[in-house]
Amino acid sequence: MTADPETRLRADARRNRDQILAAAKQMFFDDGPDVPMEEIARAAGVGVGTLYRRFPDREALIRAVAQDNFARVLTEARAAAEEPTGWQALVRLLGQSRELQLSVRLALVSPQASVIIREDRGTQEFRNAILDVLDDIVHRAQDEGSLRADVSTGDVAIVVSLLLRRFPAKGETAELMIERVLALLLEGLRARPDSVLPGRPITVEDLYLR
Amino acid sequence: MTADPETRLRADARRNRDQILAAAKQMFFDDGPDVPMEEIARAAGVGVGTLYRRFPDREALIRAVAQDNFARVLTEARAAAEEPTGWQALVRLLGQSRELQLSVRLALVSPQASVIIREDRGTQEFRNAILDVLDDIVHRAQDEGSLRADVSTGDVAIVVSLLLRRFPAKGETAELMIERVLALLLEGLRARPDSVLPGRPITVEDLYLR
Amino acid sequence: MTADPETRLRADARRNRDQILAAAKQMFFDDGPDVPMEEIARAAGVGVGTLYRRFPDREALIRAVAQDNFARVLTEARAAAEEPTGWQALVRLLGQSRELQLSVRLALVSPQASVIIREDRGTQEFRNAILDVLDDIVHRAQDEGSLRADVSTGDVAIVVSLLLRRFPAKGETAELMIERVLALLLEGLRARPDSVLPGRPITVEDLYLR
Amino acid sequence: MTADPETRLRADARRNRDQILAAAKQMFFDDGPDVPMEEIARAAGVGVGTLYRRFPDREALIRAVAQDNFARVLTEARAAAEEPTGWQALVRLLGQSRELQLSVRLALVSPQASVIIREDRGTQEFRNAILDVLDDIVHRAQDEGSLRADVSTGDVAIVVSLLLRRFPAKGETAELMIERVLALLLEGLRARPDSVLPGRPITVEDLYLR
DNA sequence: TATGAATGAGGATTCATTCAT
DNA sequence: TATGAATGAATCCTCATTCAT
Repeated sequence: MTADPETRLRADARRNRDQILAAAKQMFFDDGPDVPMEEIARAAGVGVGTLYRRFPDREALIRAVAQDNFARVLTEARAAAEEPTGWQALVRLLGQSRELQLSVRLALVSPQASVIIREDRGTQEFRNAILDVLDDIVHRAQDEGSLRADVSTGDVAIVVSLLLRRFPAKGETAELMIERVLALLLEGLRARPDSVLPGRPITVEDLYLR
Repeated sequence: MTADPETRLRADARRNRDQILAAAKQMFFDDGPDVPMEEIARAAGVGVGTLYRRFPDREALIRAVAQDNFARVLTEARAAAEEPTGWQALVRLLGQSRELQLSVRLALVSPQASVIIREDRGTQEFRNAILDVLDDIVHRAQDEGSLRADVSTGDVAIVVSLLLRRFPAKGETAELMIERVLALLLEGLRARPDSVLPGRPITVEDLYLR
Repeated sequence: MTADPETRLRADARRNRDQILAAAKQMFFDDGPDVPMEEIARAAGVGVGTLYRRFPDREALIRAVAQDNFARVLTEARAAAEEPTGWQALVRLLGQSRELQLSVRLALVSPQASVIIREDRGTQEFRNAILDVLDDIVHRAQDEGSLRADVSTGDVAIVVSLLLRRFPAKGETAELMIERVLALLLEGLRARPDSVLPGRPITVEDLYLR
Repeated sequence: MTADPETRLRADARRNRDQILAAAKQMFFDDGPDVPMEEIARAAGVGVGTLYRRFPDREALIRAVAQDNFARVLTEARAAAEEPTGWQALVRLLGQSRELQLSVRLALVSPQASVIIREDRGTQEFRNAILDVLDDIVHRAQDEGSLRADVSTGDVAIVVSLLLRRFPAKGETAELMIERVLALLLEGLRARPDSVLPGRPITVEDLYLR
């Protein structure tokens, strides 16, 4: 009757929910977004019923995983934005992409999952917040003269997304690949007097408009 | 009973097979590698029975699509290698990647498809042949002094693969995105006296070794 | 620990039980006897746990609803029997059937529910008591010469049950339907010199013997 | 390639379909409209897959059974209408109701099934055709002076529906019950100079309007 | 040989019932 | 004792694959 048991219950439920989310994230990334719900439940150490109590169907689970992922990305983007210069912030953000890999790749996988995530309001909000932070970083870096002037935030977002792909190797070799691709991309992004990109800058509005 | 009807039959069978492959490729890319076999058959204008006569199961179909894709890539790579300079060959090859998108993305999608393709002997042979061609181009471009010396064929292969991703837009905007990312990557790949990449070059042996 | 809280508890428990019964009755009639137990609990304003404390399983709940229903029918039948003449008692009893509709229809719906109810001892006793009252009324009306002599109590019971059906309309129209069907049946039941029914009278023993 | 094999195939499929319909009808009436689809399939001697190929889901199966039922009723109603007098036609139609029992009871059972059937276009058309036939019979019998003048087609339809209920007995006893109730109702319906029903006639428009 | 009907295993989802709080 | 979270068995439905025509 007091608030205490209720709170403890909530703590339990919360823990359950977190375990399910963690298990789902892992399995989505290892095996794709079609893994049997029952396996997710088993990996989370709960019964299917519990999984369905928290997430009414697979879509809801995918949305929840996506929101959780994007929330983490937002946190890291904000931390990166604390760097003294815009360029440093950009480098840090891109460097972290490696850690965000697991986090965001889901959205890139199956066409169905893409649609679900793209249409999810919660994820949209996180995405917009992330793009706002990125926008700041980009402008700062351009004002400093370190980032080439003929790119816009959309271009940089695409560069970030390139780094989220699955690389064709495991462990340290995969790390090395990311590191080197990142270095190549930074070379390309650095302001250079003689270089000009084709077409027009990609803006945030160009993204996700399918 | 003469050779004639048999030949005509073969022609028919060939046409059937091609239709199925084309339909499967399209549907794999539009809807992922889990599209019902029956839908593929319908799109190909044949019954499921016919589909199964040509391809004993889904894996076989995936393998066939992959081989067909890689064969096309090989053809285009060889054509690109005809360019007068190594750098031009490289630019052309990377530029064509956009057209290879549809062709190869399958391997990047579902973890299951990845495994099937990676373990398929036929695809492996095509892949090796492609990498041989790429290897030639890379060396020529480096000998010319246009491609930075601290990359190896594996690095370039990864750059190619980056361009095969699904970009977050449709139609012309997606084309524009690819064009600009390609330009950024070429900037990064260009030989520069003052620039050095971290780690060691990625070799062909580093690829796909998971 | 004193008797007082225990008594209050009983009052509470009683109220709980009544709420559950009322909710269950309503939902059984609106949605059939398969409504989720959880929805019944919600409608009753209690948790499922409480519902299960009172009624160990769905069958027990169905039995309880049936007994409650039949008890009401018995009460009304006894009240009808107070009428001055047997025919008036019969008319009143049949007229009340309309109000008994909700009460008894459950037994007519799903085959499963029928079996549960038919085999329930408590319900059987109520049913027998009701049939005893009806038997009295029938004999009185026949002794008066108003009810045809070639029917027996079983025939009349069946006529009652006919009026418990769900009529294909809502609200006043449904009332009207019942009223007119009732009038037709009373015409048929009225003693008439020239009319004779086929077969033999249906006795109480003929009922429910499946 | 000729029409022959196709026809034979259709014959097979048709036979399968008929078996499924027959099995479903039987089981719906024995066990209610919630019997597991798998049991229906087993009773029909086919796999679930076949059942689902013919009837995409349970609703479709219920609709098909209902249409089949109503079609039979229509046939019998038309046959009854051939009787020389309207009253004889009416008696025959009501007498056949006993055989229609199995046929139509489905619509009276679960609220869900009722809704599905009521909203099914095909069933609606059969129902309307049946009511047209009934309307003719009613008018003929009234013109003859044998059917009471203060009923309308809706009243008679309701009387028919009363006879479709499940009677509380099996076998011959149930037959006897129907026979006697039918006789009582015919007594009530017979034109009588001194008798008048309450309210106004129930028209076809009053039916099913919930 | 082509077709598409049949099969049944597999995976999603629901809900009766139990049990920890 | 009341609550509602957890469990898992039961059922729905889909689709890969086989096989009769």
